[in-house]
Amino acid sequence: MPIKPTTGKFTKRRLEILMAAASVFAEKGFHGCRTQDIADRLELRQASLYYYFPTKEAALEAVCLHAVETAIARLAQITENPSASLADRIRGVIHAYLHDLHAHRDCLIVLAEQRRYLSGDQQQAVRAQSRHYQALLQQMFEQAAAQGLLDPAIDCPLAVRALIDLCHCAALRLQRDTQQDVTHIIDQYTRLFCSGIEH
Amino acid sequence: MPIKPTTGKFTKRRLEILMAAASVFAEKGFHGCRTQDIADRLELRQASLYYYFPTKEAALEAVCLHAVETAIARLAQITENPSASLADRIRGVIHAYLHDLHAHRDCLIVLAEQRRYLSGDQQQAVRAQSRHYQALLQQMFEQAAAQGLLDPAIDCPLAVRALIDLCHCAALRLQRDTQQDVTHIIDQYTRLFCSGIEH
Amino acid sequence: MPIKPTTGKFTKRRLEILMAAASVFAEKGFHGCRTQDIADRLELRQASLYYYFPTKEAALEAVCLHAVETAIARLAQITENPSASLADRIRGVIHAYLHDLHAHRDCLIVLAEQRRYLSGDQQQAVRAQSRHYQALLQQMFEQAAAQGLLDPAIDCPLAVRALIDLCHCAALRLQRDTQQDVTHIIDQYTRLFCSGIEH
Amino acid sequence: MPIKPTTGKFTKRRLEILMAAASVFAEKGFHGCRTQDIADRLELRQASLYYYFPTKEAALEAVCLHAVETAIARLAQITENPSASLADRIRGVIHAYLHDLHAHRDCLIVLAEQRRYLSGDQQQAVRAQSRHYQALLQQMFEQAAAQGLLDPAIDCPLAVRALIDLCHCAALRLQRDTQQDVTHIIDQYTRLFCSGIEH
DNA sequence: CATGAATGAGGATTCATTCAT
DNA sequence: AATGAATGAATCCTCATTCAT
Repeated sequence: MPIKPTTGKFTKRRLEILMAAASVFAEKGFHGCRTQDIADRLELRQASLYYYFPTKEAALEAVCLHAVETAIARLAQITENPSASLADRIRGVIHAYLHDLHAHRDCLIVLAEQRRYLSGDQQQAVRAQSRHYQALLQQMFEQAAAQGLLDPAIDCPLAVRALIDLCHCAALRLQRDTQQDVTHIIDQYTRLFCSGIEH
Repeated sequence: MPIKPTTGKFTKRRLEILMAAASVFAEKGFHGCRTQDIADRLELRQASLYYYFPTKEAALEAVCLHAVETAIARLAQITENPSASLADRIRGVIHAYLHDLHAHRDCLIVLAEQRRYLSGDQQQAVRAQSRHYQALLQQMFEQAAAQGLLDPAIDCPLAVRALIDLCHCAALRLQRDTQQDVTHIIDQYTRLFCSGIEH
Repeated sequence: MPIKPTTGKFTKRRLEILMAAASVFAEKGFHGCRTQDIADRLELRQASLYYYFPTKEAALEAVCLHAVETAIARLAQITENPSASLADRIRGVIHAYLHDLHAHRDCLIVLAEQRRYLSGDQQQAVRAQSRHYQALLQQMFEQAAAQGLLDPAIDCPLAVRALIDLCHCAALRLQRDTQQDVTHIIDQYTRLFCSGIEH
Repeated sequence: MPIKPTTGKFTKRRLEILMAAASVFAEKGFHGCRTQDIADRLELRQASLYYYFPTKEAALEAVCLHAVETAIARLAQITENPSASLADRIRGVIHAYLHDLHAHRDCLIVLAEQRRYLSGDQQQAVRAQSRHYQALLQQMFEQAAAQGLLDPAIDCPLAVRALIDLCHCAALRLQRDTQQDVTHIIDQYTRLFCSGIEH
């Protein structure tokens, strides 16, 4: 495999495999699954996976990077709309995270839980992108703070991470119980994060 | 040999091993670690682990059960004190979860993330206890609701799970960055959960 | 498609590939290389090799046969010149083996070291030719012996093989250290074989 | 395997495995054999090999180092006896190389042919020892030269390597045709190297 | 002629587990 | 109570080979 095709066909198939990997990694964990499990979800033999990804770990990296890159793209659309209320923007963030697309959630779950299994170099690549994501959120919070919309007792960076945590946990619930109503969860978590449980 | 000693000594050593296992499982995941990793944290050869636990999976089950049992014991003390304010009770719950004891957090992290690798039967055992834990929290919320302390728009069962989620995420942060200030995290997450971020 | 073209073009390209294979086999060994390594030395994709050789083993056979056939042709020119002195004829043999053509040495190295990986049938084919080569040398030695030029204590067949061994070893040195002076090596090995090291 | 036993038993078994590996590597080449082939020559399952050597490559390194170390020890005994004639010392060197012990030859064959498959670091370790071996021989030749025993036209370092080459080729013959008379081969190669083939 | 895509058959290595001591 | 030695069963990955285009 010295020269990889630049065909759209190759890229398209690669993305399909990436998604299948994301789904398996999310469900069973990186070390809890076999490459065979990934092949099983595709019309593909296990050995053929290696035509698209050199190692299982490379597939994990690709999933993580894809997760964070698409998340950034979606987030950028939300946060740059300053007219919306803070609660609406928070809801937008959570909605963008949970999203209607099943595969998107899988990627993000993998990003959160499995990136620790990446090698040092790969972690750097992911972390760099990840910081970008956090920075976008951070800006949103700082704007809100400047407008006096935030409780001054809140530690902004921590709140950013707590929001991401909440989104991740919600994604997990949706993954494990596909019966759940996405909209309801988004509503509840938004309310919780904005106003808390107290009356 | 199927009958294991009931000596205090045996039980004590077994607990030490359980804790080492919890620490390793929390750090690397059940499938991401080897039994050798557990032995490495103890003055013990890998084969000797099998004197205390029949399988790796049995050790995972033991960790999970230990986690939930001690969590219930701690929770019971908090929730049965109705005089405290709601926020104080919430803070108590989070504090009990995060706790000063490092090993306690590890067990809970394992419970949350790794129990999916238990066999069906083992999951039942853990789930039973887990429900007990949730029920205790649920009661607390319902009491508060009855006293008009809760925002009526809140979906109680979901809030219970969100609280547990938040605790888990906080525990993860503490595990990964041991520099962090436990008290500050408890404060912030309590405030967040009770009052939200809005002014 | 079982019938391959007899075009000059096809034959020429096939020979180029054979030489590339020889070079790779000599450097890494038959089992130590991949067909990809051969393609890497050519403007050719790996799958395309199979247009010229049905299997990797067939390429090895072709290299071995080519080695021994050209070696015989070269040897015949030397040995049939009875006017030269014994030392000159030995030098001629060694020179013909080491030769200026890099590719020629590679083929002979492969012949010596890798033919053991041929299947039984293929080995027969090579061995037949090989015996022819040895016979030519043997004749040369016997002529010399008849003329009283040989030390009578010498075991002729063994000396033949020792000469081939020496040539092979010299070829290896030239392969591994391309800086070396071919002529010097030829001189030294000729002297050694003819007169030994003693004064 | 964090701590390896220092028992004599372990060391002894390890040596047996090393010898089996040497034999297999010599016969089929490092890449031409499977670890299973090694296990087949021992009362041992394939997986058990890994109790003694962490990788196949580590076994190769061990074989190479063992080869060169024992060769040095044997050589030291020969070369330090200056009373013997040059021819006798050469014969001693060849005899020490070919040796009655079958396993010893296998190790040396592997050293000569397979060390190229070692990683860079491993090659360094072997090369260091190897140079020591060459230095011992070189000294012997220089002493002889000082005594006027050598043909002055001889390039000493090249002659050293040629002697080693000859020994290797002789070892190969003995390996492939076990019927051959070791003493005869030693005699012939000694004569060849000392006096050449000419009358 | 050439090659992109795919695959079957291995092969090295890992690892939980066993057991005699 | 502990462990050295051994092993069966996976599992990742490699690679020669095929074939439609």
